[in-house]
Amino acid sequence: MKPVRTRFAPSPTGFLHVGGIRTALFAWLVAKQAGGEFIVRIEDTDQAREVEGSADHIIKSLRALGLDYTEGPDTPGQFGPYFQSQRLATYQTWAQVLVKAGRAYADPYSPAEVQAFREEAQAAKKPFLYRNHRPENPPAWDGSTPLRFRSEPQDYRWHDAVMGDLHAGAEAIDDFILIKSDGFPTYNFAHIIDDYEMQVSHVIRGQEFIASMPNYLNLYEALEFEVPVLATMPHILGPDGKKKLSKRDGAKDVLDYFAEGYLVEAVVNFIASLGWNDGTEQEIFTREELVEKFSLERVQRSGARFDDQRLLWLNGHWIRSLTLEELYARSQGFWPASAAEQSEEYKKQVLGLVQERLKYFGELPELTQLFFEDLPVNMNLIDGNKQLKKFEHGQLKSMLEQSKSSLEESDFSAADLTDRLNALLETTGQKPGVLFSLIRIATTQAPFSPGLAETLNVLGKDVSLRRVERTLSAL
RNA sequence: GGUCUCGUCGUCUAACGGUUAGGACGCCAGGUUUUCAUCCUGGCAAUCGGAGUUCGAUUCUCCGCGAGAUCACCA
Repeated sequence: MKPVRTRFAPSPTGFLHVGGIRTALFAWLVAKQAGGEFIVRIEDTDQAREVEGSADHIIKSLRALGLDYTEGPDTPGQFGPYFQSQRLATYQTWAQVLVKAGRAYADPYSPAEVQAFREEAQAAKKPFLYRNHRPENPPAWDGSTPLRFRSEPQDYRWHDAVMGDLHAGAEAIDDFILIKSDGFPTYNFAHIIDDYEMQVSHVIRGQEFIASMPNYLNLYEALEFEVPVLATMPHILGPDGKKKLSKRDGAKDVLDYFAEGYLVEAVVNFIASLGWNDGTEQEIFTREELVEKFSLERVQRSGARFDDQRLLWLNGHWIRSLTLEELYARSQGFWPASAAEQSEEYKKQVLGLVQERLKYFGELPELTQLFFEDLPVNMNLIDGNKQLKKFEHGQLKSMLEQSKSSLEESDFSAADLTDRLNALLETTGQKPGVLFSLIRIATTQAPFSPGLAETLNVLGKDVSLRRVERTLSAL
């Protein structure tokens, strides 16, 4: 059996969004699962559309996702180079093979002439086929004109690992361009040559290529290449659920998700389960589980909508599953400015308290700033509180005074704080909803915060009492 | 328009031709000594329509309808 070699072959026209990533991830999973190899090839045959720096950006994204490859633009291998623009001689060689075999010919028409044929067909409400205008005696190909494939139209039936059995009639096949007049090959030609030369076993790509499959099948035959395993991924749809996700519709660069504090585990889990499941009710998958359980056959055939609520939930889940050490390591760069002077020890304590309510690291500043700076006293928190607004400020003040006296004698260990807070419920005769709200607001000045005893414990005696004092003088 | 593909809760999805059509996200309501969150419990919510095959159809067939992809010297 042929060794499994899958590839991800992006064209460097911009960043990688979730749609592109999914194709890359699935190709990577197929390779890993089979103990095969995953390679990356940059399809830069359209100089006009190329965006400076995007090949590097794509590579960076793949690395951030942990999709390692054994051969690629920055990882030389035996089948390089891995930029199509550096493989022109190879395409020329194969083009000559087709010319000699009578399966390729020079296109004698100007673009305007071809366009005229196209419009003529449209006016007659007939599909345009170049081959209906195929020249009888084309000139010898000297590279100054496009080189076209001489197709041999026929019906095809083929199998797609995702889409199942597919078929198309001969009318789907035409004489497409192999080499453009600028000397660069088209995608249609180049990818077939490269997949062959690079011994790619599985071609995993997006749905937009399915309509061209009959042409490719015809070309594989002309070249006498074995057809690799074909797998076509449905598109990921944008938020409106209609069109495929695109950069125009706000599809984000994957790297932006990492910059906002999403975990690679969550992004991988999310992308994989968008349109794929293992048939069980499992929702959370580690990378290792995906490698083990993934199968192209179980990939959904219809497009799936990108749901960022689900990504957020998944991310929260993965954050909660991290150890404090890991969490701290990943939190670098997301802390509020006021945390800069604080010790690692202190920040870890804070992190321990907010871990279960953190959905992504971008929220870290608002969730933790109360631990790093005294927030301004905000009476609205008290006056707007549904338990506290029933009381006069004077009553609240005396409650807080009593609390302060007790806290002043505390060693501020979590256990002692808990005991004292419980005792205060007795001495003040108040319900937790009243007393704890009051102390919580006084010491945090935040609309919400972690548990009271733990918060006071982390804040420490000086800070806690200082804040109580500030609130007392405002009451 | 031609060709091709798809169509289960709002969303992601499960269901050898036989289930009260299941799960998850979200939402709503309760519970866990304050808030937010976590966690737990409960609730709302779907087979695009019509024929046919069958004792029985989400599942198979056909016709509609809807959606998407593609018809480039782009990939």
